[in-house]
Amino acid sequence: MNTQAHILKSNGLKVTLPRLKVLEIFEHSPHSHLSADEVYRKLVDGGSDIGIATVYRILMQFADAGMLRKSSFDGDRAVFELEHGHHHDHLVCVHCGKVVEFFNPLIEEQQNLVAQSHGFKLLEHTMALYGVCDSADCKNKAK
Amino acid sequence: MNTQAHILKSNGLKVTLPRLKVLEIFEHSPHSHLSADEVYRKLVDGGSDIGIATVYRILMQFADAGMLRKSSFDGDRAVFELEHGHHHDHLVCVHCGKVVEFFNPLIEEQQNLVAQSHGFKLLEHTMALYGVCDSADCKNKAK
DNA sequence: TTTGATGCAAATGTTTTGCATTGCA
DNA sequence: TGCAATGCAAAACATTTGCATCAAA
Repeated sequence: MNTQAHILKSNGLKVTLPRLKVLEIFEHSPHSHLSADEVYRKLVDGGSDIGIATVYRILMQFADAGMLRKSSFDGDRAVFELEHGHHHDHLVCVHCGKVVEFFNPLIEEQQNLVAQSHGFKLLEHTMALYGVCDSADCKNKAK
Repeated sequence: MNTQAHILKSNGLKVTLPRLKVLEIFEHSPHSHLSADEVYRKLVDGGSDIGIATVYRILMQFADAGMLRKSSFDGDRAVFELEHGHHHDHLVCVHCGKVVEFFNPLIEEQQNLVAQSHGFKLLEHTMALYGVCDSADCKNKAK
């Protein structure tokens, strides 16, 4: 059995063609953050006979299983990325959409302290920084 | 002229009944964070003959004018709150929906450093912490 | 009076669901 | 074979838009 089939099984999911295809899309995509529609288009373009509903169902199952992480930047459509184990937050360029992942232990520590000081038990958080990246194109548009 | 009419004018908005009513809702609501639908229902319940489209239009105008702040917690419907001048982020109870505002200068500072270190010019950010608040009810449900 | 604001209904975009059919184990 | 997974279409949901009417300056 190949690796991808193994990944599905070890996450308690039956091995089916659509699930393998979706997994493949994420493993081969040059952009790590994909919306449901982008995944769907890539599959259709690749010749798959798949429905958008199935894409949504699979993305949710993968997210529930911990294989994908779902984020919704600022009320936009949701995007999914492979969960590679290390927690991180996002830095997004408002012009070109480029996404950089980062992890800052000082912020994480402060978040816990903030929650504690208000009597909360912290479960999770979302944090996205929006700015202008250092590409010439984006710096120009910013003016 | 009353205060609310004055607020509208000073923000460059014509004084109309629907706008006064929406402003009133926010100033009198025990919960500071309201969705468009919640505002709409309060208005209809209060006897106003208003359309949901108008509510959305007014909320957006108020947000553009800096009178309201719009947040979308984790892909949910957007919520609005009165902008009282001080920047803050949110701590949300996943059980009862209680929202606490906080400001942490250390986090703000680190966010700027993170953006800088990746060549970004930081414009804004969203951050929400999700946890369980210290009410007996919520602590029970959490188990 | 004149332009902008409103209410209604219809359109939009994203995501979910019902149900008959298909395909893994 | 049996039950879960799928495709399709329709529904659901939040939000936006077109347009005729209404109201504030």
